[in-house]
Amino acid sequence: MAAQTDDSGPTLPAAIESAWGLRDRPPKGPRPGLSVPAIVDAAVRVADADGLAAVSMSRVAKELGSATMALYRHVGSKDELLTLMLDAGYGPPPGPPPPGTDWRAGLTRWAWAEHDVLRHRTWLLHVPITGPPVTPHQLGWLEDGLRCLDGTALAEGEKMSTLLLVTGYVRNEATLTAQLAEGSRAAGADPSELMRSYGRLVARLIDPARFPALQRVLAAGVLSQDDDPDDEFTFGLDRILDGIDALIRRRSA
Amino acid sequence: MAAQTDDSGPTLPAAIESAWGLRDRPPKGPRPGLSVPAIVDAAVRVADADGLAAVSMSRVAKELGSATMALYRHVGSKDELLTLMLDAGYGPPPGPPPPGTDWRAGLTRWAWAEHDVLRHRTWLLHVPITGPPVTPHQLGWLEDGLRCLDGTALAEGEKMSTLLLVTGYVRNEATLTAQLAEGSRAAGADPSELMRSYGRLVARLIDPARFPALQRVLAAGVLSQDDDPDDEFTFGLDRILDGIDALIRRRSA
DNA sequence: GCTGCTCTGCGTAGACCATACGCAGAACTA
DNA sequence: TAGTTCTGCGTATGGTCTACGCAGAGCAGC
Repeated sequence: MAAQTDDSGPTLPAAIESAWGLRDRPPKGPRPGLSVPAIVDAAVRVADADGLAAVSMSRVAKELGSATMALYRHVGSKDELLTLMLDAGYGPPPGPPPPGTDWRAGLTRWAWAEHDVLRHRTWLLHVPITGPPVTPHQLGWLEDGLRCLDGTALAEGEKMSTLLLVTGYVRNEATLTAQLAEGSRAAGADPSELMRSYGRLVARLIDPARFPALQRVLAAGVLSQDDDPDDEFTFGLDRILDGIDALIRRRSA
Repeated sequence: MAAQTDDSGPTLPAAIESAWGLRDRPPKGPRPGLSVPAIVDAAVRVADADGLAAVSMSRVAKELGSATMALYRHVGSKDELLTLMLDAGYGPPPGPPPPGTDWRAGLTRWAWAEHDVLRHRTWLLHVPITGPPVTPHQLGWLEDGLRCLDGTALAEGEKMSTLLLVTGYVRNEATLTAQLAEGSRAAGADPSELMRSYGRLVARLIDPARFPALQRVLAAGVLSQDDDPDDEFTFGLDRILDGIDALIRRRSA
């Protein structure tokens, strides 16, 4: 029992250890024609072009001009490849906040940086997360977020919870926006038109007696007017930061 | 262009229309041995027992004692079945807030109700969302959430954004908790032990010079002490509701 | 009661997918 | 030059969803 949890922590897959620069190539044997970074790059290229669903081992191998099974020499499983794709897809963190930035401006910048990455690479949202972050870039993002909260009165655990809250919000908002965009691409209409027709559909389905509040929202034209998705993002982010601000003030007092 | 978006809105899959009670069974032909609710129930049973990954068309058919392809008479695709499973899995909404409840208590109850559902049926988190909610229970949850905000000074659109914010938070928090639980089940250790060994792993990987803030968090023992997951949930929820409270006060003033 | 239409159930088969296993040969060490 | 070790890859297995088409059940009209 608990066999894998000695003082070195849980065993890390070989490909991820190599991402940290540990791992010495044995001097024997033929030169590898493939490498972990090359495989991950190819997989990212496929995902950028045709989405995460198009990323199969054979497709990635084809992209590299090699055979399917050759990949398994460098990557333990498809899940492992996906973890590495997540790291590569996020890319390097946005950097620590410029000196003199207050925590709110810093976190806003941090959140927008993740927002921009996710808007550009929506497939990142579809990578199934299997555990806490262990790859270099992922932990780099965490570090840069924590630095924004340096000097606030929050406890260390509260800083962590705060970042979890913000990044969760960003991911969630990006997911909703991406779904809308994907749906509109599938239907061949632009997003605001799709939203309007969704409003009409709901209005047709619901019984006003059982759904009065929803009815009122529809009547107010909430789904009919097009609003800038960036405004929606800003709304939620400001609410969350207001909530954190309240906590910081309380802790400072 | 925009062919599917006439005044009836986008075309709704047949199985979902039947969930709204529209759809008259044609009087001809043999009695169907299967029905949409029976199929969805069987699929939910499989997911409850063995997780969403175990839900294949053949497995659901086996559960019903019928052939795989028989299901496709009632359900257009697996995605459609998943949408119906989502609706059935959430179940009926928690009901409108009791009279005299203020908005904050109401939303707290609403959020905890979703939290409880997701803790009980973690597979709901793995159902890929393909668009805005169109099923009866889903819209029922939305309705009950909106009623909590009746009487506040928020605009209708702000109410909607608020609910999106809260439900997104609940889903995100549930996802993280479920991942931790799943990982600990796989490793054979309890969650807090897994968290501790994760902390040791990160401490081993990072260079303190490049990750000072992260180092400090680890040194403070953030990942070493076990904290009640419910407390973590409450922390984030309270921050969000504080932020909404600030907005409501501003609107009321 | 008989004919014919329509709808149900299901069998077959195709196109994918991840990956376990084992062999041929390349490149380095001694 | 001999031995070792690692790379690349071919084959094969068992799983997935679902397109297509056939047999037969039940009801409408005559």
